Order: sequence, then C-alpha cells, then structure tokens
Amino acid sequence: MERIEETNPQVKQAKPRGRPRSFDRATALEKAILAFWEHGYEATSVSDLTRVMGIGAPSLYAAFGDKRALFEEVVLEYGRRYGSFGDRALAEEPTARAAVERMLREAAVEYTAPGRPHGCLVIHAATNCTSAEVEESLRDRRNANIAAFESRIRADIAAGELPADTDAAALARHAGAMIQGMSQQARDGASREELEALAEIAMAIWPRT
Amino acid sequence: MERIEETNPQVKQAKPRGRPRSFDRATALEKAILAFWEHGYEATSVSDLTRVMGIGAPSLYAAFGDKRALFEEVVLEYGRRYGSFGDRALAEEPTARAAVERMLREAAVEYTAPGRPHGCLVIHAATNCTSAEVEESLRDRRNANIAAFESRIRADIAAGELPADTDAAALARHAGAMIQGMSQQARDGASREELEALAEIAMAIWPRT
DNA sequence: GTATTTCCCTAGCGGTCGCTACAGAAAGAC
DNA sequence: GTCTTTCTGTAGCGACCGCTAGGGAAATAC
Repeated sequence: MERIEETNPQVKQAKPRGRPRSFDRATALEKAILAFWEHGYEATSVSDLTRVMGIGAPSLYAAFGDKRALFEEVVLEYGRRYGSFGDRALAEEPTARAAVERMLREAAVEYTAPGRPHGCLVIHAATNCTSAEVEESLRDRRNANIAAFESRIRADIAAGELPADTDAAALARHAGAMIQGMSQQARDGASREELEALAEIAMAIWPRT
Repeated sequence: MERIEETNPQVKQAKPRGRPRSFDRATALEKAILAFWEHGYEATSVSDLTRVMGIGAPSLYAAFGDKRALFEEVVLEYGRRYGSFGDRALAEEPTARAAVERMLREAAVEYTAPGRPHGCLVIHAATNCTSAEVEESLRDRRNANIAAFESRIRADIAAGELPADTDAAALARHAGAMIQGMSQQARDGASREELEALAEIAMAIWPRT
C-alpha cells in the first residue's frame, strides 16, 4: 500500500533492497488490460499475457499474484482509465435524463475508439467462464450500475424533475440494456455514427417533463 | 442426407449394416444444446459434453464429427427449437412495428423460461473464443437478423406504413440492441416481468403513424 | 570487498484440453 | 454357424493450461 509519507523527501526515494524490477508495472498492466479486453478472461492464457506484457511468467506472478488477481486489478484499472464516463455523467449532469443521454452518446465514442478493443470489458470479458466467481464479480458490477441509474432517477422523481408515475426501475433497466446492446453492436462491427444514431432515438422513451 | 424415398415402404426400414447406435441422437443433441447454451462454446469441454450426453467420446465423434461440427449442428437445431420466434414474428405480423413489438414481448418470455438457460445462445455462446471462425459465424447470424429487421422496415416505409423520413437502419439496429440487451439482462438475473416492462417502454421510440 | 535481498530465466510440474488407436461387442448377410 | 460392418469402452496420445522450484543476476547494506 502507498503511504502518505511518499511526499516526504526523506522517505520519497527509499529504494527497495534487492534487484529492481526490469519492467514498468503500469505499462505491463495496460497491456494486460488490452489483452483481457479483447479476448476475455478465459481465452487469454498466461502465455498470451507474458507475451504481450513482455515479461516471463515468474515475473508476472511475482508482480500481480495469479491470473485471477491480475484480472481483478485489470478490471479496477479499466474502470479508472476507460469505464468512468458513466459515473462522471451521473455525477456531473443536473438530471438523470441528461446523465443517461450523455452516457449513451459518450458510449458510442468510447466503444468504437480506434486503437483499442471495441465494446466494454465489464460487459464482455467474463462471459462463458469456467470460474463462476469471475463471472459473478462482473455481473455484480453491471447490476450495480443499473441500481445507480435507478436511484438517480428516483431522486429526480422526488425532486419533481420527472413525473410521479415514472417507472424508475424500468427506465434504469432500459439504460442498462441500451449500454449493453450498444457494446455488443460495437463488438459486432457497428460504427460510431451508427451507435450515435442509436443513442439518439433511444432517448425518445423518456417521459416529457 | 435424407432421401425422398423415405416414405417408400420398400426403403423405409432399410436398417444399416453394423451394430446399431445405442443412444438416441436427437436426445443427445438436445443435451449438447443445453450445455453449449449455458456455458458457451469454449467453456464446454468435450468431457462435459460426453457426461451430459451420456455417451463416450468415440461415440460423440462418430455421430457428430468434432466439437466444432457438433456446435454448428447445435446452433442450427437451437434456431429451429428455440430461436425462431423472431423470424415467425417478422413473417406473420402485418407491420414491422407489430413484428418487433411481438418479438420483444416474446423474448422476455423465452429468455427467462424456467428449466433452461436464460438469454440467447446465438448472442452469448461464441464470445471470448479462441477460434475466430466460431465467433464470426454467430456474429454473422446476429448481423443478418438486424439486416432482416431493416429490410422489413424499408418495406413498411415504401408501403406508407411508416413515415418516409424514418431512419430504417437506426430503427433496425435499435431492435437488435434491445434484443441483445434483454438477453444480457436475462443472463444477469432479470425476471420475465422486468424484461416485459423493458420491451413495453422500448416501443415508444417508434414513429407515430 | 562480502552478505543480503529481490528479481529474472530455464525448465518442468500435474492437470486438462480435443481427439483417436485399438480391441471387443452387437447387429445384418450369407 | 462364419464373415462383415458398425458401434462402444478403455486407455492414452501430444499440446496446452496455470503455476512454480531453483539457480544465477543485479541491486543495496555493511
């Protein structure tokens, strides 16, 4: 764990005792993100990982634990570097409607960004797994996102921003289904423009205020 | 291949020469469908298959070819037994809108039917595969479905059933994204009622006629 | 310098993968 | 009955899986 004293000049440059690591851990992790993102947990073998990360298997195990622990760290870092646009939209937009609209529009861009795998790692990387726990951890993450949509919508209903008879659960589930459908479409070859058109017409289901 | 003479009594009961197969091929295929449906192509091993099908590996290979050929046959038979509700809706309903509405409503039932895996095999069984061809065959199938929606919508536009400025491609892609999103939701634990509410509000995007 | 700590590389562990050789069993043909 | 054909069960192939023991390499501590 990083310590607060890190900013203290006395301890700042405290080099560890033994032979230093010969690779950059963050760079290797980024390569692992891309590999898991593209092929999923099960279909990415440890030898695939060592090849794209440019390190040997013992280095991987020393730096990241086992394959499972590396994947968990990959999911966390993916959430920080690529998967945070939804949370940001929810936090920054004034209404649930604006947040979902922005999220869907940004998803069209994010899910088809050139130079990296299409679609969302959280949606696709842990399907068809031998390990049920890995599947479950990402499923929990997806369902937590929908729950976040729902509570945001309920807040808007309470504030009079949405009609009192709005079905918050169905509206939240619709946003989740759209995100997941868009991610699948991106994987299946849909372009950014096609996903943007999709996001636009999908917003028609929101009740008029 | 089945011959037309099958109905001819002379050839009808032409038993094959050697030792007869000791299991029912259709029953074994049905078990394979359920296994692939639940766990996907890659995560279903041949020993999983032989166990649930109740036969030995050599019998499986003699009757179905290899794992890949068995999966292709599974996909075809799945389409006949479980995945045909969309085609039926497209063929039987008078308008594209009615067809999509019926398809989404039936998907809510089909994707959460008790006693069998949730969601759609075509959408989920070939993700995260080592073999790119297997992934591609199901992706082609998904994209062909969306193309079928689109041509049905175009026909309705030509017939004046839908406004002339309707974006057929976006509307078709929306139907595909909804089906795929609903399938994912079903896998993630959504109930039939929740998916039905989803299907209902999703139809609000269709232009007023 | 020597001692200690940590990392990297080679090699290989036990296990599972998809698949099959081979011999015996069960049917029809004669 | 014998011969031929086809299916079934055992047993195991080579390849890959995730993972690690063990020895040498590279840094700091003294």
